[in-house]
Amino acid sequence: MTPSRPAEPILHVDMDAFYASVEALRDPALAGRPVLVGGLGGRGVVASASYEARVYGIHSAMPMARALRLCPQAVVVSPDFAAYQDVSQRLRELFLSVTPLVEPLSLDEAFLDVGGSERLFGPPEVIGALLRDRIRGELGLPASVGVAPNKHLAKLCSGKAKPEGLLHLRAGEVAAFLGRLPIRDLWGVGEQTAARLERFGLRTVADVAGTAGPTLVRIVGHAAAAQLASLAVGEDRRPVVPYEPAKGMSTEETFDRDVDDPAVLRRELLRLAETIARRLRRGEVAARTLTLKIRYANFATVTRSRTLALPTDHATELHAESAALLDALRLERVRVRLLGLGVANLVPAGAARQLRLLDDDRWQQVERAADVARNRFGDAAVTRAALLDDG
DNA sequence: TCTGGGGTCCTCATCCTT
DNA sequence: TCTGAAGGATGAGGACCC
Repeated sequence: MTPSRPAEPILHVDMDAFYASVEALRDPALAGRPVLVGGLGGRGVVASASYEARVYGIHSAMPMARALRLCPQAVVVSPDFAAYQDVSQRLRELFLSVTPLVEPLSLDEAFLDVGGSERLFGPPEVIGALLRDRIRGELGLPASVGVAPNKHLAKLCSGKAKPEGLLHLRAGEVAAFLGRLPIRDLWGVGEQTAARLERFGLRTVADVAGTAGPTLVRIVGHAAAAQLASLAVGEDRRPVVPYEPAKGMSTEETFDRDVDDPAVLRRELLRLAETIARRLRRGEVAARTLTLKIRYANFATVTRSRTLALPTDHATELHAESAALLDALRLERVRVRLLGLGVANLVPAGAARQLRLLDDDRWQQVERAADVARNRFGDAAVTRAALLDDG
């Protein structure tokens, strides 16, 4: 006999003001105060704001300078991603103690399918409350939980439950719950899409649900229309997928001041290539496609990409290829605000090495030796001469 | 107001092959 | 040999998410 599945087996667990909460845990003097985690430089933005800071209208992605004008007494803390990663790992272990079906969405939130955990831990809403209490008890942090028939609804519920609440949406309550929500609550509807929908008089989820398919396609295109139509009536067939290999990786840097010196740009590109190459090797993958990203002083952004004949995880090669893309732009002292480098089309490193058997490059050996030294003595142990400060 | 960093996915155009 | 259609790969840009 097949055991029956509960009608609302999906949990979405979302930490409240995650980075700010972790910082308050590390420094109890911050507890109860407006805390902003984010870049301290002139161009930084807020990555996380405590609830005490949100009272002033501050939200994440807001320029730090503006946030401080709204709340001058706020404490600004520089983000420490290693610490957040550490907490995230412990959070994950906690999730895995109730179900193997855990799909992390980011450091601070995850979907859990607890459809098979009922006999051990009780119904989903009981498991949700148990997790929230254990996160508070064992990690000292606040979390909110959504319990619903599918992922999209569970995520909406955790959002409505904040801070530190739990919302259980029963299958029979979906239509009434969704109908009143603004379109911005639908997954995939950001500022642009919302504006487009509003031009056609669509303001609520119920409006979208009542719109004919062909009309939606005309407004937002095929893929988005199909997704919107399903989500608006509470349908979401996506399963909880425990592990998905990364499809790409990237790193970018916004300069404190715009840069117009080609030599500086090339040197920064080498630094980015080093970072990406090390992450590729750590992940035991190699990349075939690389993308150079430039943001000019006026915020206009261009990308240029190139697909290589053979996948690589070598900084020297990534740098040479991306520098060629940079040269092809003929910037001629144009002021650059941001430089980025990304890779995609990832393949397992073993397969990449087989493809490159005849390609015995000494730099490969040098970079691997550098990895060994960095792993043993720290990141600062090995640096290219070209990246050392001149002064 | 003045916009970070790391990702994913979609659309559209172009080129190449069949 | 030429032509056109179809489809895949690639490149660029944009929207969205946390």
